Parts: sequence; structure tokens; C-alpha cells
Amino acid sequence: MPKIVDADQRRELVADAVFHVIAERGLTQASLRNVAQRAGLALGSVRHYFDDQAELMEFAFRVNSERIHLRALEKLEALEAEELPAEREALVEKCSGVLAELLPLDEPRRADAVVHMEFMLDARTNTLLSDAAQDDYRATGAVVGRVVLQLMESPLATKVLAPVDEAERLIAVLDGLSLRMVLQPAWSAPEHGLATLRRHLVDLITP
Amino acid sequence: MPKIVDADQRRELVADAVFHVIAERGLTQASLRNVAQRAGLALGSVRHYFDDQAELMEFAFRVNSERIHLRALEKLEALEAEELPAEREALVEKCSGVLAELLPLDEPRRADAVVHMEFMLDARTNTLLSDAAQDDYRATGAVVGRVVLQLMESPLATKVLAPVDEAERLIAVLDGLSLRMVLQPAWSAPEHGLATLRRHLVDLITP
DNA sequence: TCTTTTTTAGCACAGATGTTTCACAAATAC
DNA sequence: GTATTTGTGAAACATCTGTGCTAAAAAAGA
Repeated sequence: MPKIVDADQRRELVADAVFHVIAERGLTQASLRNVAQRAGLALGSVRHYFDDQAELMEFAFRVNSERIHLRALEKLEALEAEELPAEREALVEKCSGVLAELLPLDEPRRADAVVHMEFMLDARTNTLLSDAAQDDYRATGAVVGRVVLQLMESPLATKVLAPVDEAERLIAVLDGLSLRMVLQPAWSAPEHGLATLRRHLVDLITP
Repeated sequence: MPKIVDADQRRELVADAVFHVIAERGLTQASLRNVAQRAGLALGSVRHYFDDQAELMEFAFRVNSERIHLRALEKLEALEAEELPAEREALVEKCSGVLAELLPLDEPRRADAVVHMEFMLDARTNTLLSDAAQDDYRATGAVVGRVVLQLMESPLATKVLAPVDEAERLIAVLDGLSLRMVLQPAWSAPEHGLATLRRHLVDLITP
């Protein structure tokens, strides 16, 4: 009967336009009109797939959050599946590889991190995004927590760690690095941030 | 001749209104009208003291940034003036006292931190705020850097530290903690964040 | 009291935004 | 082919925004 257009694919296309607008001009500029133009659609088309602006924004937020965490989870599950490296260096390399998916180390991840920051900050005052923000907190908490557990399970970890405390500190390091790298890329280059993360992980397992 | 009104005082009053609006409803709601209403002034009055919205925002940003850093600098200079504590615990206590001024540990500091975050993130895409953001980066870099130097000067510091690297990591911890405490106060209580900061400082000077 | 200067208040305009509504185009099923 | 369902596009509306402009009010000097 109808014209066939994959609705889910269309929604993701619009979400991608949201990401581009936010990355380039900030969340305040992510109006329906700007998003529609960036997506190459008419305003009415966008509104055909999203009843509300609120619905669009929550959808985009969740896509962004899931994209980031799925990337990290893939690497994490690979890490958990195989044997833990016997070398300190290799262990840190594996773990930092997982967590690096949360950092803006290249252009796509940078865009993701920017969008993520803007949404999280907006969720503070925008109650329509608070549920998605809660889910995001849980997701990163799970990823980081599981990485810390991997570190502790290794016989290389000579230090006795309090997993919850160290996970919290590690989350702070990640958030802080991400923020700096996003806002001040001139001073916080990708290799620089990654090196700081690696040093922190080394500190965790060497007394 | 004229009605006498202290212009500088008036500008600070308006800036305070900006802070309240941002803390309660976010930067996007900090319109001239909302700010004027919060300040108990007419729109025309606000515009009498600030030609532009841009001028108001940069002024508010700088007041916020200076307020935060001046608080920390006061404590820092007190720390640098007196003898370094001989007890490890006392040293960490002093240093964390300085850096705690950068964290949202009580309501006024929480409001400052929220406003600070919103401005910093906005400065990414708002070129009119980028100069103020640069000055802010330098200011926190100076404060944190001097604290790290204090830690290294103490004979209690058994570890040999790379000051620049550790300052960068410490800044990340502070930014990350601040972000978490601002966005997720339910999970990141003030005492909790302060404890994490203290643990990090202890880790810095104990091998 | 009158004058002068600052402060305050308000109106009006152009632009942008979310939303509603409606008409049209397109593609499939009969 | 025709009908029906879905997708697309545009116009219109109310609201909010920054800004320009004008006029009243207030306070200090003459």
C-alpha cells in the first residue's frame, strides 16, 4: 500500500544529523529546522518520524550513549573471554584499549564525546532526558567496574584495591580527560590523553 | 546631577541573577528577560549596564571563573606561606583543602561549578567566550600545578613525580569529580567526592 | 524651582523556534 | 487503472529571543 521507507533507518539518519549539528554548532542549535536541513529533509518529514522534539532528542541521546558503550563492551568482552595477559604492559594495553573507546581519540569518537557531554549537561535541567542519563550512568559504571575487576583478578596486581573506590576514581579520570580533550584539543592531544590514562592504570596495579 | 547608582555593583547583581538562572534552569534559559526578572530589574535596565548579551555573558563567565579561582588561591597562598606539615595526613588535608574549592561541596560551590561547566561547554562553540575560557584554563592549571609542586617539595613525598603529568591527571580527577557531583548528586555525595580526592593525593605521595 | 544627567521602563520590530494543520506525491494492493 | 496508506512539503500560528528606539522617572546641581 504505502511508499516503503525503512522507518528505523530514517530515524537513525535524522539522529546522525542531530549529532553533526551538535558537534559543529552545539546543542542549542539543534533545532528541528537545522536538523532537517542537515539531514536533507523537510521539517515536516522529520516530524513525521518524531512526534516531538523531545522524542527526537531522547532518541538521539540513547543512540549516542549506546554507540559509545557498545564499542567499549565489544572490546571488554573480548578481554574477558581470553586469558589475562601475563605481562604488565600487555594488561594495561588491553584495559586502556577498552576504556579508550570512551575517549575522544579520533574524529568520530570526538564527535560522540562532544554530543555525549552536551546531552548529559542538558539532562541536568531537562527532565525529559533524565531517564536516558540514568541509563548512561549505569552503562559506564558497568564498563569501568568490569575493567577494574579484570585488573584486580590479574596476579600482576600487587596492590589490594577497593574496587568501588577505584572505579569511581577511574570514572573521574575518564570524564575529566574527555572533557579536557573535547574543550581544549590544542592542549590535550589524543596521544597525551591516552598516555595519562595508561599511567593511571599502571599506577593502579603497581604499588 | 544624576541618580547615583554604583554601576559595578549593579553589574555584579545582574551577574548573580545570571548564575541563579543558569543553576536552576540551564544556560539556554539565561535570556536577557529571564535574567532581568530574576534580578528584579526591567529589561531596559539590564541593557543599560550591558550593551550586548555577549558582554553580559562574558562578564558573568569571568566573574564566576575568578570567584572560584580566587577562593582556591587564598587557601593556596596560605599553604605556601607557612611551613609544610610534617605529617602525611596533615599535608594531604591542606592540599585537598585548596583543591576542594574547585569542587561542588556545598550549595554555593555547587552553583558555581554548575555555572562554570555550562559556560565552559558553551565556549566550545561560542567564540565570544573562548578568550575567557582560555584564561580559565590557565588559572586552574596554575592552581593545580602549584599544589603538585607543594606535594613534591615535601620530604614526605617518597615517590618521584613528573609534575606536569601529575598535574594533568589531577586536573582530570578534579574535572571528572566535579562533573559527576554536578550531574549526579544522588550518586556522588560531597563527602564521597572529597574522599576520592584525598585518596588520589595520598596515592601521589605514597609509593 | 528649574535644569541636567543617569536610570528605568516600555514599545516595536525582525528573526527563530515548536507545533498544528492541510494539501500533495508516491508507492503498493486490489 | 484505482484506491489507500504512507511519506513529503509548506504555510500559518503563537511564543520567545535580542535589539533599537523613545519617553518617563529620579536624583543632584544651579
